[in-house]
Amino acid sequence: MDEQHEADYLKGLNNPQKAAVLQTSGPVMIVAGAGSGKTRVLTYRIAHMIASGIDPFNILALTFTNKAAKEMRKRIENVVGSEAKNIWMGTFHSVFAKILRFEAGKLGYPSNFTIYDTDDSKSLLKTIIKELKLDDKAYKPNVVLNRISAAKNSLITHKMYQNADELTSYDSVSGKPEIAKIYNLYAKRCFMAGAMDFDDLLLKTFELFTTHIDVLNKYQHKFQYVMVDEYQDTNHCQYMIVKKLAAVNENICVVGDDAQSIYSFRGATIRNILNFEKDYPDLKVFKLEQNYRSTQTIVNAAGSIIAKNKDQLEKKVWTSNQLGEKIKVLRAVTDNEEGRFIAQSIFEEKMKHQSAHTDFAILYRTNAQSRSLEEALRKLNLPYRIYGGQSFYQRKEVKDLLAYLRLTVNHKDEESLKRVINYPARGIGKTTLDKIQLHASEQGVSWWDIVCNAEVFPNLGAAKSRLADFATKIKSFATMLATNDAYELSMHIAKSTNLLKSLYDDKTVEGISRYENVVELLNGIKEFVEDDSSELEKNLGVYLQDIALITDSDKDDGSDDKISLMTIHAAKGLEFPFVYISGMEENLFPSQMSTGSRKDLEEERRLFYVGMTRAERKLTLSYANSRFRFGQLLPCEPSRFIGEIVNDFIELDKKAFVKRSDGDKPEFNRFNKRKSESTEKSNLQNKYGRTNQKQTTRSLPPPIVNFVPDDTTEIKVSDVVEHQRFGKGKVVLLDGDFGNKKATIEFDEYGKKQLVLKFAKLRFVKN
DNA sequence: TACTAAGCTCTTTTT
DNA sequence: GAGCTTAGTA
Repeated sequence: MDEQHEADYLKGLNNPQKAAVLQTSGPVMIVAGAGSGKTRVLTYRIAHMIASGIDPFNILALTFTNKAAKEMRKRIENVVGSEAKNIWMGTFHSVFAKILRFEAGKLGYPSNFTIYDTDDSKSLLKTIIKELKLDDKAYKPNVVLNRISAAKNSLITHKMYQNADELTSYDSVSGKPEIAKIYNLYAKRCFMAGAMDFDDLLLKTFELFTTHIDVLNKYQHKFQYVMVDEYQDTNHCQYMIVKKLAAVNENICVVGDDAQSIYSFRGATIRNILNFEKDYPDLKVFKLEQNYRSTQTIVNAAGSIIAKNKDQLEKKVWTSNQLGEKIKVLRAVTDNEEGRFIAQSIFEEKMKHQSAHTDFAILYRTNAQSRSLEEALRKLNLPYRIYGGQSFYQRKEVKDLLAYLRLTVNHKDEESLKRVINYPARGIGKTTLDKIQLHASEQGVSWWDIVCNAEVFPNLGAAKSRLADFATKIKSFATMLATNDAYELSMHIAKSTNLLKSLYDDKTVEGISRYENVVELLNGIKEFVEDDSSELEKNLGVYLQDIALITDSDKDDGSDDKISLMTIHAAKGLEFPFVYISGMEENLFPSQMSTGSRKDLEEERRLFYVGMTRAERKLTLSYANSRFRFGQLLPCEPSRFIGEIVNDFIELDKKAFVKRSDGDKPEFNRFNKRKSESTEKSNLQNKYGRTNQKQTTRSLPPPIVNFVPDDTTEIKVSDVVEHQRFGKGKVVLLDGDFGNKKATIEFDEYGKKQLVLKFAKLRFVKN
C-alpha cells in the first residue's frame, strides 16, 4: 500500500481512533460514545483492511438499518473505490435473507419464499385466533405476536415453547394459556405458505447453521472478518449467529455504546456488550470518548442524565467544542400550542442564522405526535419530511398490487391470496371465503389448493367458475416469470387485473393520489430493472425480496431542503445543528408502558440521551400541560427528565409564559357538524386505506395558574392549593432557591408530594 | 354480494 | 382522532 495514502486518512484521527483502525485482526470491541466519530472509524478500518490486501469478499459488515449500511458503503467507496461493492454489507435481516435464498431448500422452504411484514403476521394470527375460537379480547394479535417474536429472538422454536414450563405457566397466569398452540399453528401456517416473518429470517439462519455444519463451514470460511455496528442493539439470536460465524477466525469487531441501547423491546440485551469480554479473553478494547458533534452544554447535560443509570460501562464523554447556548425549555398549554411554539422558533432561528431547513429536526417519542407539529409547520409554510410512520409500502393500493406480485411468485402465500381474491370485486364474497376457510382448516390444505380445485369441493356453487378463472389468471402470470422482467410483468398484471384502470377512473382527490402511488410503485420497479449497478437478476422474485426489508426512512431524498420529523429511535446515527424534542411529559416520555421497572426507566433515559446528543448547536425541549389522546384532552405532568437536568444547563423560554389572547381559542363548532361526515371518511378509509390529509381542531383546556420564575404570585406555607392531577392539598414546606423553588404539599388524596414550582400546575383554593 | 351507517376500541419504539 | 368491525339495507 501507498505509505503516503495511509498517512492521509489516518491524519485526521485521534489516538484511540487510530489504534482502533489499525487493529484489524483478532477480537476487538470499540466503545464509541455519542458523536465520537464511530462511522468514520469503521469506514477507515474497512478501508485499511482492503488497502492491506484483504479481499473485500471476505468481509462481512452488519448494521441495523439500511441507511447505515448504505452510508458506510458510500464512504468506503470514497476511500477505496469500487472494490467496496464486493463487501457483504447490510442489515442483519437483509444479509441473512440473502443467505436463506441460497440455502432455503435445506430447510424445506422454496427459494422464492415470501417475507411477511408485521401486517401479514398480525392478520394471520387473527385468523388463527378466530379458527381456534379463542376470545379475541384476551388474545390480541399484537400481544401474541410480541410474545412469539420474543420467543424467536431467544431461539425458542414452537416445539420448544410447548415444553417451556416457565413460558407456558406465565401465559396461563396472564390469562392466555393457548399461546403455545397459536405459536405452533402460526409456524406451521407460515411454513405451508412458504413464508418467513422478520424474526424467522434470524431464527431460520440460526437453525440452518446448527443443523447443516457444512453450510456453516462454508460461510465461516467466506467471512474471515466480521464487523457488527450498534452491537448494543443485538438480541440473543443475532449474537449466537455472529458468534458461530466468527468461531473459526475470531476476527470479530463489534462497535457499540451501552449508553445508547434502546431496542430491548426487540430483544436487544445490553448483556451482549457487557459480556463480550468473557467470550473473548484476548479482546482488545478501544474507547472513543471525545465528542466532536455537540456543544459543551449539550454534552455535559446529556452526561449528567445518563450518569443516573446504574448499568453501564465506565466511560467519560467529553468535548473541546465551545460552551454554546443553554438548553431551552418551552412550555405550552396544549399540544397544538406546542407545535406553534416550535414552528415559530424554527422560523426565527432560521432567519437569525440563515440556516437551511435541513439543519432542523423535531424528535418525538411516538409517531402519533407528528400530527400537531405538521399542522403548525404547514401554517408557517415550513417544508418538512416525516421519516417512518406509515410507509409507502403499507398503503392499501400499493399493498394490493404487491399482493398480486407476491402471489404470482409464490402461489402459496396465503395473506396475499386473501387480499386480492376479490379485489377488484369479482363476485367472490364473504360467504364463499368462509367456506374456503372451513375447507382449508378441515382438510389441512392451503387456500390455493382449494381455489385451484374448486369443483371438487361441495357448497361452493356459483363461485366455482369464478375461483377457477382467478386461478387461471394467476397461473398465466406465473408463466411469464421466466421470460419477462419485473417491470413488464408488473405492468401486465396491473393492467390485466383492471387494478390500474379502476384507480384511474376515480377522479376524487384521494383517488388521484392512489393512482399516483401505484404509478410510483411501477416506476420504482422500472428503476430497479434499469439499475445496472448491481448484477442481480431483474425478475420479479428478486425485486420482491429487495423491497421486503426496505422501510420508508431508507428512501433517500436527502436533496430536498426540508425539516426532519421523526421518532428518537429513527434519529439514531444522525445529527442536526438544531434539535427539538417535543412531548417531554411524564407517561409519554418516559412512556407509561415502560416506567414499571428500573430497567425500563433506564432505557427511556438512554433514549432521552440519544435524542439530546443528536443536537450539534442548540437543543430545545418542549412539553404541553394537556394533550389530546384518543379524542380526549388529558392533563400532563412535565417529564421527570427535565427535572433531572442540572439547572445550570437549562433556560426557560419566557415566550411560553406570556398570557394567551382570546384569539387563540380553537373552534368548537366542528363537533356540531353532521355525524355522517366522520362515518363517510371512515368508510372511505376502510375501502382505500389511510390518506395523507389530516385536518383537526382542538378544544381549549381548563385554565391553570402556574408559578413561573417571574411570577409575582407568592406561595406560602399553609396555603391551600389545587393541583391538576393530585387535587386539593396544603403547602407544608418550602425550600430551594429562586427558579428552582420546591414545595412539599400534603394532598388530601395522594399524601405528601414535592413539586418543583416552575413546572407545577397549581391554583389557589379559597378557604 | 356490495355498500352504508353506527359503534367499539385503541396506549411505544423497528427490521 | 383514527382504524376497524358489525348490523342493516339495497
